[in-house]
Amino acid sequence: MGRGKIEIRRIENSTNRQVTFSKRRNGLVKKAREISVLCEAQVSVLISSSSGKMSDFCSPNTSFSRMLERYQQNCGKKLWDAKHENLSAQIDRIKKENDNMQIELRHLKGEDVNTLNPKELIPIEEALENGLNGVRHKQMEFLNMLKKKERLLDEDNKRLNYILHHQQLAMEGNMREMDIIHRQNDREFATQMPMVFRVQPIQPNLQDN
Amino acid sequence: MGRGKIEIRRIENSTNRQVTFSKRRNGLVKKAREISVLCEAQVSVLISSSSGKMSDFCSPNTSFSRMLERYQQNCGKKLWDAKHENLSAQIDRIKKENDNMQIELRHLKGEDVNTLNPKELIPIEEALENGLNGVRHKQMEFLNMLKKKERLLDEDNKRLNYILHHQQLAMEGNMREMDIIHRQNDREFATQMPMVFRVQPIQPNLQDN
DNA sequence: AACTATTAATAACC
DNA sequence: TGGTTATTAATAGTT
Repeated sequence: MGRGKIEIRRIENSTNRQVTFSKRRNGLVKKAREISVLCEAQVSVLISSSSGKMSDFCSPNTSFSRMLERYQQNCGKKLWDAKHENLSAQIDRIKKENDNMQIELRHLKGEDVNTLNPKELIPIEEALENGLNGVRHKQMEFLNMLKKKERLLDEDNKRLNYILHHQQLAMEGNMREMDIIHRQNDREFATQMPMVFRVQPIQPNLQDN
Repeated sequence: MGRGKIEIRRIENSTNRQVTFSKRRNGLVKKAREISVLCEAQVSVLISSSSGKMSDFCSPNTSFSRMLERYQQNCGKKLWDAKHENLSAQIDRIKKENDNMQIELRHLKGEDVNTLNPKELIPIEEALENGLNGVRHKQMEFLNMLKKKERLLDEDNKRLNYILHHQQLAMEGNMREMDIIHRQNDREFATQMPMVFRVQPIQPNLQDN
């Protein structure tokens, strides 16, 4: 149908091919629309040119998704199921993993232990003992850390007390002299005095952790 | 194109509609094939009649899946993504569950315990103690069962020995008499004799478990 | 399912 | 791309 008959084979002339593509694409979509209206059919068409541009048609009363679903149900073929099944398989795998862990957890918690035989109990017991050892070891570490901290603080405390005591003694001596010599500088002296007592702890980097 | 012009609207006559559907369906597929060959286009067509029967066409050098993928990429539309996303969400949920269990398991096994603070260690310790109690309780049950079984077997053993002993005594008595009276029935007697020793255990239902 | 008069699609051209 | 037209292809109505 045209000025001449053509063979149905690749059109070599690129321009011609593109023109024909454009026209026939429109024709195809038109036909699709017509059959869907005339015959109450549901039609979906996807057309991709060799350059990658896409056109599509879908009957108004349906959608690509529904067409696909129908197609798969009717023809039993798999389309997007490749990815779909991949995901499903992944879910199954993870669920299985999940179940195994859940069983292990329950066993470790002493639940469902009646389903086990003596041989199966042994590794569980060992795991629990190991776990308990680990946890108690950690707790011991904490305890030791606290004790060490306490000891250091205690030492610091004694040191500070010692310094404080000596400073107070010195101060009392000074006070007596100063009181006699510079009784008129009372106020000034009082504001400078606190600096003398500034003492730093011996363990400045000791932190709560 | 036909004996008369027709409007593009639903064909009321059911038979006519079906015939037209059949003809135009073939036409549509033919056109699809033609454009795919002539223009190196990739085409997919799905046609579903009002009665639900499906036909399809897909260019030979591609597949529905690939066409769909292309379509989604090009047009940014979502098709089967509804289900896809649903599955993905499910995977995420299960993975999270999985991770939590894994962490719990590792903690119970005394691993990764350094990341915990003392307050977090306490419930874990308790769980481990409970678990160990449960497991050891079960082991104790097994042990008791074994002991009980042993005791019963022992009793049974004594009983059997007792019976055996008395039978042997009786037999020896008989033998002496029989030996004298029926010396010629030697062989026959010997074959019947084992029946006398058939004794049943007192605990027939005792099973290994 | 086959036929065919008629319309619709389109190849070549602009 | 879009329009024109000669020609082929599709198909509506019929058998």
